[in-house]
Amino acid sequence: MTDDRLSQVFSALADPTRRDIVARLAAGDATVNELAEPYDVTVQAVSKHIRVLEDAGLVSRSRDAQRRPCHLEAEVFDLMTKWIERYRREAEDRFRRLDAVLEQMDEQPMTGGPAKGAAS
Amino acid sequence: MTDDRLSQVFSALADPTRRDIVARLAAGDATVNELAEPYDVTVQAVSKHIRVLEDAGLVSRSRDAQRRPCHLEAEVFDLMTKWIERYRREAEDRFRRLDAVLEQMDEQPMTGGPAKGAAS
DNA sequence: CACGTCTTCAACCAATTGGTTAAATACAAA
DNA sequence: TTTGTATTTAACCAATTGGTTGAAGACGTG
Repeated sequence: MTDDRLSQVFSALADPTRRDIVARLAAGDATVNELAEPYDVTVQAVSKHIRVLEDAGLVSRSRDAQRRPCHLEAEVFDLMTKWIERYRREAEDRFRRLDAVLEQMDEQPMTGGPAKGAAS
Repeated sequence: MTDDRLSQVFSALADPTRRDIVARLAAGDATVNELAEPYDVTVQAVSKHIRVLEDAGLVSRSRDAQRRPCHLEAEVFDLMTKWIERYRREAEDRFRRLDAVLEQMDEQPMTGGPAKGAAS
């Protein structure tokens, strides 16, 4: 199921600190300590946040001595945008159709068609 | 802060049931009972889910006798796509720049430039 | 009014989450 | 080998979450 992956990604980005980390990684790779510096939480807490981002596939890590540089994996973003765009388009199309129906009704109002349950 | 709104939206969509509800509302408005029918949880649980979507600004509701039809508010999607696209673009641009640097290095390798801290 | 239907509110529960401190691990340098 | 730095693991805590059951509101109909 890609479904669970979507949940992970949305959930990961639901946290402001995590979104901020992603934003900063978009500007360049960084180590855990570097990432932790601006926040007033412990480095362990940030380590956990990074773990969540990693599990969601948003971040990957390499090794440089005792450091673990974090790298943003932007491909996962596509998963979200695809989901979002699909339903936005669907909703917009429906809106357009409804608009057309209303226009139609304006020209030719209530000419004794089917009385109930016409729209699905 | 629009920041908190973003958290709400991402958090709301982090749940598969809630995403499914959004997907179905994209196809047309529906009441709480109609929405609850396919799931094997109580209608109260679904009512709570809808509340979360409503608080996030993803769903609005009208009144039709004792029914409360739910309507998808697709505009909020823009908030997410804007955030996502911004950082994806940023990451891609950075990648492109890095690529250019590597190409440059391939043509003119190590001509004794600055030794340390050149890249920011 | 009494009744049935649709929906929410209240109280509760188990699991998850975001944070903490303290201890362990991984590695470079002295 | 000891020391220092970067990071993770473990155990814990309070708050939140997704679910439950049971009762209450809101509203048309008999």
